Amino acid sequence: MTSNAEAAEIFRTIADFLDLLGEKFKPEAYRRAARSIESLTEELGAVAARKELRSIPGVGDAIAEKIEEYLRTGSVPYYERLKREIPPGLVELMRLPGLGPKTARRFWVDLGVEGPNELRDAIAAGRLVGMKGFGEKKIDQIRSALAASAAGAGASRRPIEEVYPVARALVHALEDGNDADRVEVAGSFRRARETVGDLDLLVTSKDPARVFETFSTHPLVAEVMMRGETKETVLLQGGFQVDLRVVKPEEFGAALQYFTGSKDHNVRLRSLARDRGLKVNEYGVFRGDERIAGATEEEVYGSLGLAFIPPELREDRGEIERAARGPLAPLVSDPDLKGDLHIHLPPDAGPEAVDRAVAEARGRGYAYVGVVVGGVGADSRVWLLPPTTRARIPELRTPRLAVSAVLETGRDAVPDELAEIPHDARIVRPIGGASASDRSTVRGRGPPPTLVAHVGASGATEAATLAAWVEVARRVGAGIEVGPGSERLDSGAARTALEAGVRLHVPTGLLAPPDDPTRAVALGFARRAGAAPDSVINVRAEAEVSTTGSGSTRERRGRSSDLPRSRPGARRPGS
DNA sequence: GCCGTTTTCGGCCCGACTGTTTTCAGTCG
Repeated sequence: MTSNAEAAEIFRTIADFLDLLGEKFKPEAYRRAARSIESLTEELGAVAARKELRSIPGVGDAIAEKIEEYLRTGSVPYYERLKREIPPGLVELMRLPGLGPKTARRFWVDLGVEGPNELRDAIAAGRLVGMKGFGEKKIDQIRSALAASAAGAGASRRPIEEVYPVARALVHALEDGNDADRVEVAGSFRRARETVGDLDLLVTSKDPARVFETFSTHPLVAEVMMRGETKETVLLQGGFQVDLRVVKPEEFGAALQYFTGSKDHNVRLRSLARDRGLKVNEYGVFRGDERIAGATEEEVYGSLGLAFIPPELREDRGEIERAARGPLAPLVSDPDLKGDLHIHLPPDAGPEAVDRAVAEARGRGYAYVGVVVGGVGADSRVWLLPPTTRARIPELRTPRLAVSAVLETGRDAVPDELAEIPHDARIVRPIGGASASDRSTVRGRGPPPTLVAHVGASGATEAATLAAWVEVARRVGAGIEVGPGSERLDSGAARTALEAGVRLHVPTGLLAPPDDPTRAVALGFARRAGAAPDSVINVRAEAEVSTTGSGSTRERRGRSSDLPRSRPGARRPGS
């Protein structure tokens, strides 16, 4: 069985091998291809079948051929050959922090060391002493890197929703202190990647040393790893790395652009600048020695003849070319949200719980709130309330108030069966956690669902299952929920849905505490998937969302049948 | 190995920081 993730890992390892062999540019070429393959929204096999492998950024003749070999045989001969030539332990060595390909290669060539264990022995035997470029500090550093790696303290990426409260806490601490003026989070966090490897914080300040001093005493900070004049690196409790940089106000936009990335986006931007006789770095855009932009990101993109590119799109997937042709289509943003179709209340929730949801919705200026009383259970009911309603649950248990439905998918729900729902079927009852005998209720009478929820719970991490659910949503004209957590779509899956013409539902975290990540992260994923306001179902006013009456139902079906058919796509963590 | 509204050949982002150095190599992001 082949997979995009495995292919990407093969190319990444080829890059490491080539690094160890001292190749200059090939490693980056293979890594670039690996990143592209990882961020595909469909299986490599499907792209190959259309003979479009070469349209993947960073894939040329040579790599396309290797992908075809991989798809055909499950392995890449070039990779297998390198694996025989180069001890795999060297790759482990060069991935240790502070070590790189040059150092690992020297251990191999000069000392015959082929992996972490042998290096540990060599250090213990004093064989590094006297090697040019290896002083006492360097050897100590390597010794602790080896120990940390053996203890399994590998720095790994974390889900963005886990990092979100940490980022907020650190930003607030910096803002509340007197020394930092502007504070922003850059990096993959700002691009709303599904996982975040570290946090990049950017501040302006007249007194960087004091910012660093204050920052390193924050309760979340466990250890200061490095402090220079403009940059400090710390480890938080639990080993998560945070980089803090202080920049001048006139450089803030350039620095924010630079440290937001992605790497591929920046490389492309720089080469575009070079073509135009300009130079871009984290201090600004320069013509010769003259700074022509730098205070804001808009200025930076503008000076290169580009429209502003939202951070979530900065992956070098064609956004730079589009920005060169003119302004990009707007992405959905927080003020666009006009309601929430999917709030869960516990089965024993009293009227005050519904009141609270309605009041919160009203406070935010929402036009409606959809309340599911009960969990993802067979007995849950969905009601769509205008926020002016003073809700009482007993009152709500009357059909005339139910103007929408949520298809509550559950672990036992099978999209293949649901996909066979005839076009004129009406879904009145949510089927969450439905037992086999309950599935027939899907074919009952009533309005079609507005929303297909909890898709991930039914195994949508599989590309085929996801495609099937997308097809269900497309056929009945429903939206699918995007956002953090295994039960919602990540940005790659959301892009698959959008490509099939299915709209997204952005959860608003209506009843969640202030630093709950749901809404912000869901918006980020939706934007990363390229969702325009129009592609999000809960930007609409109530009348358009509700599905009472056959007229609106027919109208929606008419629209959805004009949309392109779903294309099965691989679901990968975002790039 | 990839790529091209200046290029199908000759480029390939660029600066901070560290440790080891009397001017730089390696790593990192």
